[in-house]
Amino acid sequence: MNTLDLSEQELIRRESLKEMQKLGINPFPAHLYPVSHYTQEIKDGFETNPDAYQEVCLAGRIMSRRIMGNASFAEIKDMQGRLQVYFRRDDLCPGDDKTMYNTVFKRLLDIGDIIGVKGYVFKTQMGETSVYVKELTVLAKSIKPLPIVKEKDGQLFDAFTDPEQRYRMRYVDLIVNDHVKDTFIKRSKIINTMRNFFNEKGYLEVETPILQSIPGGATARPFITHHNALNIPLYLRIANELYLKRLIVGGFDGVYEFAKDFRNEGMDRTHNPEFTVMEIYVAYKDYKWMMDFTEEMIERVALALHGTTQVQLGDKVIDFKRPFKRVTMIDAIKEHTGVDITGMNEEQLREVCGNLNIEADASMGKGKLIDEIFGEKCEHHYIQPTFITDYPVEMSPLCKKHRDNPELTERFELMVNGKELANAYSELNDPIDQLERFQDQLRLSEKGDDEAMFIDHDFVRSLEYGMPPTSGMGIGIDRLTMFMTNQASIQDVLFFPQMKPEKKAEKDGDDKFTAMGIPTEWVPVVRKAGFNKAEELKQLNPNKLHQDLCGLNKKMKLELKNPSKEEVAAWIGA
RNA sequence: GACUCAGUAGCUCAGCUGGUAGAGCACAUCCCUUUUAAGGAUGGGGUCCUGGGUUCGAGCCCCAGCUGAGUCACCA
Repeated sequence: MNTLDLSEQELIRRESLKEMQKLGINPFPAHLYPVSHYTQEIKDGFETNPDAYQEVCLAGRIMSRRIMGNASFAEIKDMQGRLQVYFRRDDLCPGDDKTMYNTVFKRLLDIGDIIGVKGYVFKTQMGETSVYVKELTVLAKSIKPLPIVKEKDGQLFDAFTDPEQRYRMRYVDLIVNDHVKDTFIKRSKIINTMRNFFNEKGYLEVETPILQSIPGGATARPFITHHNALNIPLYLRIANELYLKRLIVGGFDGVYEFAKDFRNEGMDRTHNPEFTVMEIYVAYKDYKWMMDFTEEMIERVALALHGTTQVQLGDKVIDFKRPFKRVTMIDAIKEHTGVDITGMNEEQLREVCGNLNIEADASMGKGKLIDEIFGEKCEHHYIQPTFITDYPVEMSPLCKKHRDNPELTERFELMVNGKELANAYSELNDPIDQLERFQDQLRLSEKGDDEAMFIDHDFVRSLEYGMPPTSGMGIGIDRLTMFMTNQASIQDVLFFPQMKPEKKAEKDGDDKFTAMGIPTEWVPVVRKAGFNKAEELKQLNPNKLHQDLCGLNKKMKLELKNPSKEEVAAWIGA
């Protein structure tokens, strides 16, 4: 990194860092720091039991400083929150040497630096719980200035809100925007609540392959990669369903996995190319049992997070109180379109789509057509948690046929706020039926449906050995987190949402410049003058370049020896 | 992918009809012994996203591009 690329503030901080080292202070010490308290626990505990806080040691990042001569206040932020600390020159430096206060604290430390303090807790005249610092330790120097966000009575000043910067530099977002951390703590709590729920029932948490030679279990376009040693293509999984069911065949009665899945599709407010799904499979159960299980699980998550089943989501309140409403897909379509699609064939459905102004092309089979009608006309109506049940057989190739109607399957989706949240089946365990359904998918694929499923013969073979009747359920953890934390965008519940790569201006290497005769020490100056490619210099007026370079030399106080006009002219061949 | 809006100091944002680039915070120097989005004084800091065009003159107008946001479409 050349100094010409740095802002003034960055240069000053690098200078401070060097000065610290000259004073014998390691700005990045190796030793552990014996933290005894966190900020919030001091704030909470000091009121009732002040005596217990006569000796505390805490560490964190300096978030603000107020220096007044021989005394100063600073705010430091740790994992739990912020706390004010108070420095007084003659207490921090009891001897004659006041360097630690005058130089290190006042001049060389900055907002963003990480320090440790030892001292006792007291209350200021303004009534704020603070730490009276007796000893200060530099734990890590920060050489890039943070955005400064200030807050008073809940009102933010100069908030750091640019989504691009927040998502690309989540570490900065987390430092300066206190509420961001909260969303992710809740996300973790959601997952833990579910995990505890499953473990209490004796189900086993398992891990299955992410790299798969046949991406199965869902209809979606996969990412493809290549394994060198085997010289075969491999796909990143789009679902874990087929592997988890193999484990049910193997004799586990309950298995679940929190899994990253990958789908090579569009990105928007509710879709990220990699996302987290929890799938669970329980033997000897059906989808009706799974509905009860799912609502119990979700109600429990809501209670664990909020202490109530009512959760704010945008301008709506969602009530996750059991039981959730249950509507069959056919009834849903009847209700919202007035059309009864019972028993209709593909032609009739296409006509219905036409009448309802729903786009339908030739590649769409019966299942997709029904899915379109539902998605277009019904889905958005289901704001409160609702199970939509009994999907047509064509759109559920892994699901068991309905016990009362072979046109339908034993499937439900849980809709919340007009979006799919969970999906579940009585799992298809008839291997002959399963193979036929895969073959139907193959025909769809030949018709042009690029999302239709591949045939997984090994999975069919596993069913041939016999799988107990099983119900399975998958739930999108990112969406669940959005609903439970009132976030409108998936990017706000992922630490590092996928972004387009940051692109840098194309630059020639130093050698291209030195080859023209430009001395090494002048190359960064030429770049600073705005020339990233040696070629750009060729048609330049040498007088102007000469002036620019000498000007920069003076302005940036580089103290280089200026080249003559003739030398500059020679560089660029003028 | 379509449309709309935006990009100016480290951060948040002003910038008139096209005429010498501004504020607050942050930073630097100095003053101040319990302040609180602390205060006072002074000062430094800019590829006005990029590239073309119009013009005597462009942060501003026109064209193209890049990046982001919103709405819609596609996709689960």
